[in-house]
Amino acid sequence: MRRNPCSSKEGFNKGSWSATEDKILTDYIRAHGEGRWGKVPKGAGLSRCARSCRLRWLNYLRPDIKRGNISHEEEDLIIRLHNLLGNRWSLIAGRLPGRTDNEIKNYWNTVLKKKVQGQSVDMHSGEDERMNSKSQETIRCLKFGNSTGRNDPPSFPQDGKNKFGESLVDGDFFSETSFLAPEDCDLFNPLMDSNHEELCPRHLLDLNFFEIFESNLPKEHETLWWW
DNA sequence: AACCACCCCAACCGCAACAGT
DNA sequence: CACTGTTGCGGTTGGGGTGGT
Repeated sequence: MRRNPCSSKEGFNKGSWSATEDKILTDYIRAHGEGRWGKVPKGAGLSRCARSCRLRWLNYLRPDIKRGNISHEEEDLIIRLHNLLGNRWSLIAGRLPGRTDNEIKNYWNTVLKKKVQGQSVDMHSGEDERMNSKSQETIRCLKFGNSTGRNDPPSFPQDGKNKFGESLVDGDFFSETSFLAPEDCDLFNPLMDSNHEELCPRHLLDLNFFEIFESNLPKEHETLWWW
């Protein structure tokens, strides 16, 4: 069914938000709370559609938004989570407090994708002398399996497909070439002993994957997984 | 200084799932 | 159950900034 996109509605402003609009929206949400976006434009007196208001709040005005450059630790986590989850930006953002899915998506598309592609070229040409950071190790693992010497590292498909768009069925869950950084491969070992029923891709793609994952983490790995 | 090409990122769009009636 | 409205997500776009010539 067709929705009502902002573009089809007459009388709504489009484009960049002014400082005045920001203040109106911020004041309204502080007074009334988040949610019920459909009532926000009228309630706040904004000539913006509900979705535009929601997006502006979530991606820019929210008080817990973290400003400034993405740190090396965050970048590394993004790469590793992307290897695990694919383009599930909201899930990735959920593991990076203060960062939005839009911000991470932009960062990936403008910075990290090039890095990953660049590393891929390096590896195929045999020039991997620069492969010494954790992120670079992630890529090595992504392309060629883990570097820890184990033969059958666990792997985690995204949307039923692996990194290269190949479909996976549940039964192939642990047989695919690893997407994981070497340290991630180690981290996921506890899951190999978990109830397999809990680890089907459908569940992994839900947030409770992380609950399962974290609950199986050895203590010494907790700080590694977090930042 | 003027022009151009490129890059970044805020915002928009289409789609699907969910909720309410 | 069908229909309609709402919300959330991921892909894409385009305006503004920046660097190079």
